[in-house]
Amino acid sequence: MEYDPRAYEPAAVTVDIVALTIRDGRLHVLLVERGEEPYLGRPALPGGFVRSSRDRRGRVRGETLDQAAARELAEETGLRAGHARLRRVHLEQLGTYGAPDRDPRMRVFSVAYLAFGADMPDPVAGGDAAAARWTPVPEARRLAFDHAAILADGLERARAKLEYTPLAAAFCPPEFTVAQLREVYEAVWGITLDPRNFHRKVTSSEGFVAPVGALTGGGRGRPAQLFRRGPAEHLHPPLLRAAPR
Amino acid sequence: MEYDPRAYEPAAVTVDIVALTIRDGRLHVLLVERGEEPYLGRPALPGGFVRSSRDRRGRVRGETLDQAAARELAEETGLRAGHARLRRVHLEQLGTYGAPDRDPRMRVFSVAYLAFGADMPDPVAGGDAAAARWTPVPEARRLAFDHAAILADGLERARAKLEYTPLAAAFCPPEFTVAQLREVYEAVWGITLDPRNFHRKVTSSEGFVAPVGALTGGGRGRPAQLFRRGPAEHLHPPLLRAAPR
DNA sequence: AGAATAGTGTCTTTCAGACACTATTTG
DNA sequence: CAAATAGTGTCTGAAAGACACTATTCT
Repeated sequence: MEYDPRAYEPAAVTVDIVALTIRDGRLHVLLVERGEEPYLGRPALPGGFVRSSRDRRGRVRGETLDQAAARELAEETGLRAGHARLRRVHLEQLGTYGAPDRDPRMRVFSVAYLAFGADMPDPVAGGDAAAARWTPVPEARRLAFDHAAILADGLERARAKLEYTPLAAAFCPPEFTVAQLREVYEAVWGITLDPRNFHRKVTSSEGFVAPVGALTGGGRGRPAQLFRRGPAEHLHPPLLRAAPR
Repeated sequence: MEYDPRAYEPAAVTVDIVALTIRDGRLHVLLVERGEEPYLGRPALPGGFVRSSRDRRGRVRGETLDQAAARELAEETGLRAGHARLRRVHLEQLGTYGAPDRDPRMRVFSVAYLAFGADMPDPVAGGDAAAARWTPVPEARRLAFDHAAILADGLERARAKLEYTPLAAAFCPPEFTVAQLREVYEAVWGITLDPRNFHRKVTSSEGFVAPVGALTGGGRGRPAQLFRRGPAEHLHPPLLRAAPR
């Protein structure tokens, strides 16, 4: 803090969102199509500038990073801020990307956020969200800027988070079955799990899920119990993937 | 990216470092004393602005965030960039803090980094490092800005990292004994571990440590084997703390 | 009935934690 | 010798993975 900040090249700070959801048993990421140079027409992560200003007395005003990320996510999905489905979305900071040449126009630092949601609607046309759509992760290629690296980091974080946290439930509606929860793990990890062992692990893991006391109906087999997310913040013991390599 | 960035209040981007090391079996953090307002005289995490500029052709030049963090760490510890001990330091991005009122002077986004090192020297007087010193973590109180929250997040990250990665070795010299490694866990987690079970876990965990083939001498008991850090990036299975709560 | 899905029980292996015991040094 | 530290062996309980088996629905 020994330097005069005004002596430096001005920098812009943006938030970019890696929003993940599960559709048809496959992991999807929200992408927008760029409407201007650079990378015109290329898919990109949704995002935008963090807003700040000064009031009449010269005091700094503005939104927090978390607020900026929530606002961008709401704008791009077309859900109003405060919408029930948006409030159920898990949003966490992923990391900051600031290579000096990542944007040819100016020095831009992008604070990336990771979002998990269930039942995310198709983005509404108009405004920023003109060309936003949910894309199966393997089809997310040729992304603008360094967004491929950000997406890869987000996927790795998501995979790891499922191991030690009950966040898989953030991909599910408020009430869900063990099978739905298992589909989340299978979609994010890209593997299949034994339904019987998975059931035992989830239901015996303290605070992971809480039974609602109702059953599904209308399905093809035996009706399943419905659960809500439990109070646990971490899973003990974790639900580990097999050792890699 | 639909806004003109120049229409926004200019923002400064800094890096702040949570540098941890172990001295006398206790976890220490590197703190500097602030030489100016705000928070004059209060302890703070070392840090500074990320440098960027434009060359004569108008292209953006500057350092990456990782480079800025490494530079700040080198300046504050007094180790020259490229020094062997500095090259052995583990440095990773922790998170970005950007509340609009975190610095009364202007909008400042701080990208925090977490550093683990062994045998870190006492900071050299002069220049930025005038009042820097290694402080036992429990004595790091009344920090400037939001640095107490950053430090808390760094400590929590460090504790978690020891569980699933071999990074405890980053707190040790190049060659170390199992007992030294155990002291790292005990200092960071603040608990005591059974030396015999710890020895078995560490030496049977694939790729965690590799025996050097030499023994220590001069100690009080039976000489111990020396190890180097192994090639593993993750521990499988992890070395878990007991369940919290 | 047969297919489909939900859920339980059991066996084996692996690993964590407790701790007895052996090994090798210094004083 | 005792004290100190390093390292091995063994037991027990918890949990993972494999998988037989039961339960309940729809067609």
